[in-house]
Order: sequence, then structure tokens, then C-alpha cells
Amino acid sequence: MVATVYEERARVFKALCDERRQKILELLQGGEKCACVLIEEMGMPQSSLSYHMKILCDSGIVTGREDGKWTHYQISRQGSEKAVSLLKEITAVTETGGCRSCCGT
Amino acid sequence: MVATVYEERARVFKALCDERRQKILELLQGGEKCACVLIEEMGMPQSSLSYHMKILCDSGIVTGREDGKWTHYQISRQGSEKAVSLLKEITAVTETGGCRSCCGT
DNA sequence: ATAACATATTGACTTTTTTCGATGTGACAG
DNA sequence: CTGTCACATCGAAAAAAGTCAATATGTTAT
Repeated sequence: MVATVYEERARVFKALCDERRQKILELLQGGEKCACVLIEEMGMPQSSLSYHMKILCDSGIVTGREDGKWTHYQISRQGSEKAVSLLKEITAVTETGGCRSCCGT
Repeated sequence: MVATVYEERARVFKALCDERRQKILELLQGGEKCACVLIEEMGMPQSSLSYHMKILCDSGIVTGREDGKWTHYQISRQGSEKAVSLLKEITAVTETGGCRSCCGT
């Protein structure tokens, strides 16, 4: 399975689309937290949290640190910056000016 | 219908998740284009393009300029910058340091 | 007014994502 | 080794998003 550049980008932005994942990010803004705390603060079943943490980690925006039976999650500075530059890249305009393509201005 | 802050944000990032919308943005990086050209360059049916353009415009990242029977689309500098600051806001960490929540470091 | 054109909307359908109980896996304590 | 705990994965069902032909809306030319 070869991921296209589009899939790569989508992985990052999809992580930010979901309401629950946004709330998780808010919680992590206060610093590193372990899964058990997130489960409690989010009020969601363990399997659901695990599902969302996987998506957040796969996007690179969050990193997980395993510590024995616990896993601690935190926002990744590097991943966030990567996301910002991706976004800037995608929305950069190389040429300005009116439509020259088919019809009048 | 009241949109939460989460829905507002999701609208922006969802616009970037779809492969076809990413390709449309790429095309618009070269400058303003009208729908008929996008349909041709994307090789997609008119109703599908219209669907995606609505999502892009609703996100604020693209703006449509109506000109008689044509509509010209372009990437919005303002919308893109808004998206970037949203992303920075969401991933900003207010406190750093280990997990103080439940278990040891 | 009528026809031709550009785009938007609808509706039926397919695909993808999310949800969560059940089960699996690996870590630690006794 | 056995039980318990923390987390991951599976599987089936529900919800959301995407696709596109058909149809509606609005614009321009005649």
C-alpha cells in the first residue's frame, strides 16, 4: 500500500476534523497526560479513546510515550510545525491575477 | 442551528482532507480559475465539482467570484491565514513538563 | 419570450469514518 | 505462574461523507 502525497496530507488534517479529537488536543495543551486520565476527562469508553489516539499519533501531531503499562500522550511541537508548513504549502498561491483560463475577467 | 467552535474548526480542516479538494487547491495555486476549467482539468462531473467547491468556500480557504453565468474561484489569502492561526491555536502548548495527572513520570 | 449555457441542488446510492462491547496482548505485583 | 491492570485490536452496527445523473435556477443572446 503506497500512500500518495494526498493521503499523507489528509492524515494530518483528518486528525483535526473530529470534535472529540479537538477536545483531546485541548486537554493536552495543558501538558502531557496518560490515557487513563484522558478517558476520565473525556468521559468516553477506553476503546474509543484508543481509536482516536491512534489517529492523532499517526498524524504526527501527538506523540505517545510508553512507560510500563501506561502511555503518556503529548502534543508534538515538531508534528505541529510540520502541519503548519503543510497547510501553508497547500494554500500558497504562486501566481496572482484574474482568470485567464476560458472566459473574460 | 448553532455551530460549536469545534464545528467551525472542523469545517476548515475537513476541506483539506479530501484528495479531490487537495487537487483543486493545487490547480488554484496557479491563480483564479472558473468552474468550467476546473471540471475539465479535474475530469469530474459538474455536480461533483460543485459539491467540493461549496465545501472549500464554506471553509473560507477559497472564495468564489460570480461573473454573470460564470463563477471564478481562487484561494483566499485571508482564509488561508485564518486556517494557519487556527491550527497554531489548536496545537499550542501552554505548559510543558511531564504527566502530573495520575501516575509517575 | 425562448433557447442555450453555467452552476447549484436534489436524491438515491456507495464508501468511509466513528462508535463501543468483546477479546487479545503485554506489563507488573504477589 | 497467576491475577490484575492499561491499552490495543476486532467486529458489527450506526453515522457521516462522497458520487453522480437528473433536475432546478439564474444568466445571456437572439
